[in-house]
Amino acid sequence: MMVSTKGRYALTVLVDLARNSGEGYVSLADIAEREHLSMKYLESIISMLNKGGMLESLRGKNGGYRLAREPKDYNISEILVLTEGTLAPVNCIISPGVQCEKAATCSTLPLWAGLDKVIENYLSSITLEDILTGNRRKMLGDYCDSCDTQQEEN
Amino acid sequence: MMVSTKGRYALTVLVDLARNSGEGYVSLADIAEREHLSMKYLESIISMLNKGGMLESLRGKNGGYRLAREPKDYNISEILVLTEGTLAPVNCIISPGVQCEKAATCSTLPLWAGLDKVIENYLSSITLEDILTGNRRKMLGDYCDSCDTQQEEN
DNA sequence: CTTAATCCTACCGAAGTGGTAGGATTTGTC
DNA sequence: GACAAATCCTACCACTTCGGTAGGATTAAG
Repeated sequence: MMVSTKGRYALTVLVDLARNSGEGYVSLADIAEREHLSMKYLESIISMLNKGGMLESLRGKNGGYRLAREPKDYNISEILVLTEGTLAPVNCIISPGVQCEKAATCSTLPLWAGLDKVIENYLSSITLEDILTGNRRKMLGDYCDSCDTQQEEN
Repeated sequence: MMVSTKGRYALTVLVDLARNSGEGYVSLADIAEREHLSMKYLESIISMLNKGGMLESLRGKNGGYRLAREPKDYNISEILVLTEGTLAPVNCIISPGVQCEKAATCSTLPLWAGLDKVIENYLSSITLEDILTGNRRKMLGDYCDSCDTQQEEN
């Protein structure tokens, strides 16, 4: 059930771009240095974001990347889907009834469908802007109180 | 973000045991045949459930397995944790602050914590009994209507 | 003592993860 | 036009996990 580094780094890249864009294009080398990540590996990840239409790029000197939209117009679900492939916890969810002929009688399918829905609902409700502004109440829900105290523990 | 076959088969085994127990112990061979799964592979999975205290087993002839508790006293979260290891979508959630020294300033951590919470809340709210009885309203929430029609599509 | 069952350890091919390497291409600047 | 700095593209690779298989030791009922 882990989100791979592809998805996590993709999000990191977008957050970095949102914070450090402003004027022109931001180079991959700058992002990699700021985030302490391998530039070569980030290259393959940012390529997915670019092909998915989430970025605008400029080649050549002074080139780089920038966000194609405003931070509030990216939701986390689409970012992770682009890099992870799918967020469905089991294959049979992706297109129900197609892959598994036992779908009609499968007693566990509603559970996986419900889990998928819960994950999708949550991730599509959070935007890149929520992350930038640290909207803990939205991300952590009613449990925000216990999370505020966490910072003091260490 | 996929649940592996370990977790899925574990759930299948528990559902099968709940449905086909009644009197004594149920042999692994019977479960494997009913569920059309490899007995040898199921062996390693059921071993985890057994060591985790979810089953009672009897060796020797007429031996097998049976549930250690009532179906309503198993929640799906604990079943998956036992077989999958953890349900956390990223490592830094498992024991916050310990693994990643950047936790205090990590802007994406609240997102992963929120996702973890949403998954955990959902899966721990569903019991084995809900699956047995096909409690679609609980598993699928308010979307149950659209899911009822799904059966007619194919 | 045979048979049917769990238990235990080891192995194994295939796929996915997390990168690295090297070069081709494009673009701004001198 | 040359050079430098950047994206783009393809291939490779070590490691781990996934999804099993194989073979035998142990236990218990008849």
